Amino acid sequence: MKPTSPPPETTATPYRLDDQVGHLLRRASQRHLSIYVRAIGNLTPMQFATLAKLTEAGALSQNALGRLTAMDAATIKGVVDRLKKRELVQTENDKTDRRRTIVSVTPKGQDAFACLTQTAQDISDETLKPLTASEQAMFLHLLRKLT
Amino acid sequence: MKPTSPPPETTATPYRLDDQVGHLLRRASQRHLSIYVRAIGNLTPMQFATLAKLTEAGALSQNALGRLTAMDAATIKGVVDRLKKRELVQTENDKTDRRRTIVSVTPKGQDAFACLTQTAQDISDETLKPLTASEQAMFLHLLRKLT
DNA sequence: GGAAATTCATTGGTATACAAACGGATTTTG
DNA sequence: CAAAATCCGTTTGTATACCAATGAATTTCC
Repeated sequence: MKPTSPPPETTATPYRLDDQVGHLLRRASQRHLSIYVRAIGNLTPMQFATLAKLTEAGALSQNALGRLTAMDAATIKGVVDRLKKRELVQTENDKTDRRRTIVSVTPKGQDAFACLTQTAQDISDETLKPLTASEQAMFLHLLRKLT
Repeated sequence: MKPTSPPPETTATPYRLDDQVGHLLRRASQRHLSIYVRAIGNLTPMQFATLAKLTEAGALSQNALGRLTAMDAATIKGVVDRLKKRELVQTENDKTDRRRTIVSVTPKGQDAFACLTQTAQDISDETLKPLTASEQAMFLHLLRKLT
């Protein structure tokens, strides 16, 4: 019985960037983004997401809109500003709470969103295409658990 | 037999932002990033990834480094500049190809990376913690297929 | 061998992202 | 009710991200 030297680590797995969740998530996002831009290009993903959420939930305060689209206050401001400049959304003052700015979709914005809904679906499908149908379901299920 | 009106779509699934792969990928990345920043904070994720890749692959031209870390030429330049300012990496001219700048890790950068390797592992583990062991394996497998 | 195509690093421009700090408004609480 | 805590939108500053264009260098190809 040797009292010295504990058993060496059988596999001192080196840190490999390509094996890290964070890196893989980033790569997958990049690929999705590239599919998106090829298909739409005219409206950024976050601008589209903003139109989608406003269409889905109706008029919202700017900060609430940011929370529902997962953008912080500074970021959603920029997105809303650019959408406003293109007249796809409009803002008004909240009568009951003078801190708030209410954001809503303009008719022009409604048209733009309606025209792109199918394309957006296709983008999601294309993104998941490397997986089989059951793998897609599994992947989305697991991804939700990570949120 | 009615010759008119084809059967209506059984479920005209509305577009819901929270169901889209792109949005879920983004949220998962955000969560990972937040875990990362809480644990490290001192070095940005891309700066760390750059040190990791240089440690793994040895000295590389700046563009090659960008490719291996999935950053475009403009982005990797900024990261390398900031790492250089902190003396964690150094650059030299390639003797055989005068277009290239060779980037390598300094001893100080090696120390910094070595100190953080275990923490980085913990970050990956923490990110995947909502999943069981077999779910984690499945998730990483599927994520790789999407790359 | 030399023109054409490609590669390298840089620059400029736009669009997220997020932290921190700010003044104003509202809500909570003692 | 009044002070404290919170929330709202904004601004500033730093760090990705990516496109397009550039000039210098190298490779490809005829």
